[in-house]
Amino acid sequence: MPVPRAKINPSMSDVARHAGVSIATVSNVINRPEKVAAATAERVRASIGELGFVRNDVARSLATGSASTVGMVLADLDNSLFVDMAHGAQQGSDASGLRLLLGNAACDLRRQDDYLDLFDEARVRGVLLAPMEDSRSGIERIRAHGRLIVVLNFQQPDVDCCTVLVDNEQVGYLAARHLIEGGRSRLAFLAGREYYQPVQARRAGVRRAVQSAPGVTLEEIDAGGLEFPNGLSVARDLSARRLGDLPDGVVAVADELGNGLIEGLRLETEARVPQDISVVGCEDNRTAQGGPVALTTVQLSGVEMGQAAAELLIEEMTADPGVHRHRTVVLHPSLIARDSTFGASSTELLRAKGA
Amino acid sequence: MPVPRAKINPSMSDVARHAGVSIATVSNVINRPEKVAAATAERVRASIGELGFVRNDVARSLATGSASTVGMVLADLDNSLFVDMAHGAQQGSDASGLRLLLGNAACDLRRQDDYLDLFDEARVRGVLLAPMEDSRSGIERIRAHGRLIVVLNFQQPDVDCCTVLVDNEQVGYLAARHLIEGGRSRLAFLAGREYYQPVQARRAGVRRAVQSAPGVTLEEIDAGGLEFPNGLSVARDLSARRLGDLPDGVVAVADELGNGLIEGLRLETEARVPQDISVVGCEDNRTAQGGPVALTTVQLSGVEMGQAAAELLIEEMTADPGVHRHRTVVLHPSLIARDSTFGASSTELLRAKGA
DNA sequence: CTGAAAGCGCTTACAG
DNA sequence: CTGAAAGCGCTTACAG
Repeated sequence: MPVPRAKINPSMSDVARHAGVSIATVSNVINRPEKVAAATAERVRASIGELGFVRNDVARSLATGSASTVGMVLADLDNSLFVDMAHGAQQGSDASGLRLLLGNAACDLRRQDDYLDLFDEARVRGVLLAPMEDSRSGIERIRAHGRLIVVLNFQQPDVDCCTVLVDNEQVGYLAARHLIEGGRSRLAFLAGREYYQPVQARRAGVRRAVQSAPGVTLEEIDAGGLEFPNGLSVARDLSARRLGDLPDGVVAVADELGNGLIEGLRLETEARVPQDISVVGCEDNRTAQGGPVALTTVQLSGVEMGQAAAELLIEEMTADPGVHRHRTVVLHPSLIARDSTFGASSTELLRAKGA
Repeated sequence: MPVPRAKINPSMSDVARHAGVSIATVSNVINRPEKVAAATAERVRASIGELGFVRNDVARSLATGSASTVGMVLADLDNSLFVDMAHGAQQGSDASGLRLLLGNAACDLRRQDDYLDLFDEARVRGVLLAPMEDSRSGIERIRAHGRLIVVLNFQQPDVDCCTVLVDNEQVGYLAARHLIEGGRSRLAFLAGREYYQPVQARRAGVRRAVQSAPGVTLEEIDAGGLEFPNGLSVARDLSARRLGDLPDGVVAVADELGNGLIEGLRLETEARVPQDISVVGCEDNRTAQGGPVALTTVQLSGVEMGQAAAELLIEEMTADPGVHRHRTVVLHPSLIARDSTFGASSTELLRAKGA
């Protein structure tokens, strides 16, 4: 009698038949081995191995009514801040045996909604959303279906759900304060994308710092965007001014913008960074360290955000029904001083030595 | 009579009851609307809207036997090359209505296997895998279950599946050739992580270029890794040499390594880049442009790889059973000249003007 | 054009 | 400790 050829995708009933037990027993071996006699379990496990059985998670999810998966929708994986959030969320999920699936919206709100719907339809255990702009309709839709959702790095007005935020007002404040304490008095705030919530908050923080410092002035410059080239072109505009008319301290609302400015100043002007102009970025992206000058910046820990979000989600998942109260975790930023503002950095020391 | 409160997750049978039809009709309205009378369809759609029905994709997958989802496992999202692959795969999937889910292995082979299993258990339509190291067991396990898989950027020995590769030997060759053609004769190859397949191939290409160029010498330096700090510390080592004993052209096997080297040379030596030492990177990562000097590099288009992989997968998905032949697509790299090798870059011009 | 019914592959009380 | 059976929410021939 020929040995039956192995099915490509053997099911539990194939295993059951092969081991001479019922499918309930196979299920028990997998999910509650303590309920099964050792010898039986052994036999079943052998069959599983022989047939190459892989539990069909789709059927399992349908039967149990929920998956062990959490879906994370990220606005822009090209920004390392979002990659960091994914790292954090993964760490936060691992502990609870949840599995993290990622969807990259790639700055496209329609695609973001698609992913939200995808995870909704997949009946994931919960959703983590790190949006860039208002996502109210998507969030409400998914919540209406009873899906759990935690929003990262965005304060969605009028929507009641758990949220992880960074105090972005404080980000701006710390950046400007750092410049002022270093003796800078003609500050500039470089920004773009006004509709982007963190930009507004950071601007408010910069203003507060300036207002509380007598004699310090603030110039607000629209860079037209948050990328490296935007910084470059601002430098080009500034190059028309005399040195004394340039700001002596700049807060760039994003690291890449700051890097572009520094590179542009080097190319187009005689102003030196940091001697003539100190520059602070925001976010502490991966690019903050590898740029033309190591960039002083205000750190937003994406990893911490991701972890906190996962924790909030798990909290909500495990809460007794009706007991859960949504809450908002606000993380505090911190300034990281590098070469682009003050201090005899190693760069300067070595240059001086060489001269 | 009180209106029944809306169920959180109404099912098709709820919709059917509400619309006064059978669930088969509801299903048809959703999947083959042309088979349903316009009036009936309208009524069903109204019920769907009223109840807030969302198709349960888990049940659908179980019933149809396969999902419309493809799972992509990335070795390291911190490396922008992998993010680019995700972009490409997304573009490639969109056209066919497939939905791309991402799993980040974060350089952890165990986690990579977990994601492979996760997608396997989820019965995704296909898997895209961009590994860093040998992943034979994972690939074979998933293939044994009949799951389709395409491997990116890694030539997995002895495993028969569709693959997208970049000609990494050519990457090394182009980089070295560029230096040689610019008149450099004391080349160095900077690498680390010898077990990493592309590193080996690029080394071979560099050697070939050098061997075919009389009078050109090659020094192979182990940087101990592929990151920025590794480049820095190589520069520190080199700083002990006299200028004339330094290489005059360096191929760094990865962009970040090249950036680190350039920064280190600036900090620790008097050698100028590119005047005294030309440096070429490999990969054209996002960091290649924002670094201390805009880096000449050899481009590997991650986006193209991702697209090609998605296309191969779709080809295999749609092939008649038994007809499909696995194939390997090899993409060709191209050199991108920036400031770190030769040529009067804008940087130099402007500096000269300022002097 | 519409509906009754079987089936996808699991899980889970419930008996025994 | 083990098994028969119902059920999760869809899809899909097959009748009508």
